[in-house]
This record gives sequence, C-alpha cells and structure tokens, in this order.
Amino acid sequence: MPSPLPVLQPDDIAACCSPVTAGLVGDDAAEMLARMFKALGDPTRVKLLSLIAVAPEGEACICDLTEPVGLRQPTVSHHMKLLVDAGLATREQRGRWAYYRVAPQALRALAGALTPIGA
Amino acid sequence: MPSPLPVLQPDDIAACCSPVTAGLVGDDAAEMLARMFKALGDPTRVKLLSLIAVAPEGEACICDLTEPVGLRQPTVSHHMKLLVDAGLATREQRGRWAYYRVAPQALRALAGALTPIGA
DNA sequence: CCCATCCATTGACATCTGTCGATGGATGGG
DNA sequence: CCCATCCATCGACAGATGTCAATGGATGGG
Repeated sequence: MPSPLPVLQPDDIAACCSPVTAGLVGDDAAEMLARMFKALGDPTRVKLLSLIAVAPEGEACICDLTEPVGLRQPTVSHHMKLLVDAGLATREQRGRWAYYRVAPQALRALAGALTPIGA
Repeated sequence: MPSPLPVLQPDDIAACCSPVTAGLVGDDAAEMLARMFKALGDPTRVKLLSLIAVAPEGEACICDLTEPVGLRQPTVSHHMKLLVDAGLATREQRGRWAYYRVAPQALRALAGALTPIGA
C-alpha cells in the first residue's frame, strides 16, 4: 500500500518555498509544493478556505460549511482533511465541534514560491 | 463528451485573483483558481516550470526537458500542454522547436490570490 | 527529394480522486 | 442514563489523471 503522506508542518512548509522561478527546485521541494498546490486544485477546497477565512472569528466547523458548498458532510470532512494534511488549514476539537482555521503562514509561503525575485 | 476547458487568457487570470482570504470567492473564481492550482499540483510540472524559468533566455524546448525530469517526450508534451492551457506558460513554435516560457503575470496573480490583504 | 529530428496526438492502462450512503465514536443536554 | 448532534472513517463507484509506445505531421539539412 502507498504509505500515507505525513501531515505537513509549518517548519516543512517554510523550508520548501524558495521561489520556483528563482533557482532550480529539488525533487523534495517539488514534491512538497505540488502537494500543497494539489490541495488547492479543487474548486470546493478553494471555496472552503475562502469560507473559513471570511467566517466570524476566522473559524468554522463542518456543519457551517456543508450548506454553502452544497456537498454532504462526509465529503466536506474529506476535503478539510486534505487541506489540513497539506498544512493549509488547522483543526481544533472543542466539544462536539471541530473548528477549522486557515494557516496563513502556509499561504504566504506558497505565494512566495510563486513570486519571482524581481516581482 | 466533456467539452474541453478553454485556454486561460491573461485577462481571465487578472479577473479571477482577488485574495482567497479577503472576501468570499464566487463559483467562477473558485473554478479558475482551482484550475491553475491543479496545474501546479504535480511535482513534474513544478519542476518543469522551474527548469524553464532557470533556463538560458528563460525558455526551453521539450527536448531540453525530458532528461531532467526523467520522463518520455509525449509525457512532457502532455504536462506542458496542461501548463499552457492553465495560462501558466506560453508556447512559441520556431522552426522544428517549440519554445516554452513561464507566464510571470499568471504566477503573480496566483500569489496575489494567496496573500491576505494585511500580509 | 529523402531522411532525420522535433513534437503533438492517440489509445491503452493502472492509479488516484471526488462523491455518496452507512456506520460508529464522542460529546453533552435533559 | 438515554438520546440527539457533530464528525471521521469505511466501502463503493464513476470519472479524472499520469504514464507509456506507436503513429504521423512539419520542418530543415544534405
């Protein structure tokens, strides 16, 4: 079986993200960047991140998200797991609810990887 | 048959990319952003973009790229087509060779979509 | 004119991905 | 103590994706 990918940690993310257009990215950096970009490569997940970022307190639970994206609870849970595993969101359990937040440093790191030095 | 997606043009890209974490992204913007991110969601394509950006003159042909990524010519052609269709690279035919370049404005637009207003 | 080179397209195949219904663990209200 | 609510996981399924070998169009050198 393909061993499950480790959850990306803030340190990993900071380490990977020198600009793609500045120097040649190595295999590991390419893998990690692709993993984060892939997590953003679905319209539902883009909307989920946006919904969470815009939510009061900057956090949302699954039950807040199913109706806006028009998908069932297991599907939303699945998407959120991908975002968390990619390091783009965080999850905190409080009572019965699981609160998700955007991970701004990961988004900033990704943006940095996309921005050529001169821009 | 699923109609093929249109090639993204610079105007489309400029129009889509208000920050994901600033306001709620609409369905169309989410779709377009996801399409560009998906194109970056494969390690081979990340490396291809990086190779091209770093190449002399900022351009490369398919035959320059196959050996560094360790894949066959049709596969590299396929990946480059995805990058071009997503608006992240451009293609110019000169004689027998097809020269590919990075589309910096698209990368900048994507980076902008990832960067919250305050950051 | 022929041939070699560069490249895109096609068809095939295994794998990955997005979605759902069903299930079960955990939590907390009455 | 029971039950409703929130959520993650599982199993299933159709459709998308990454890879290759084979093919053929275009271009340009001899």
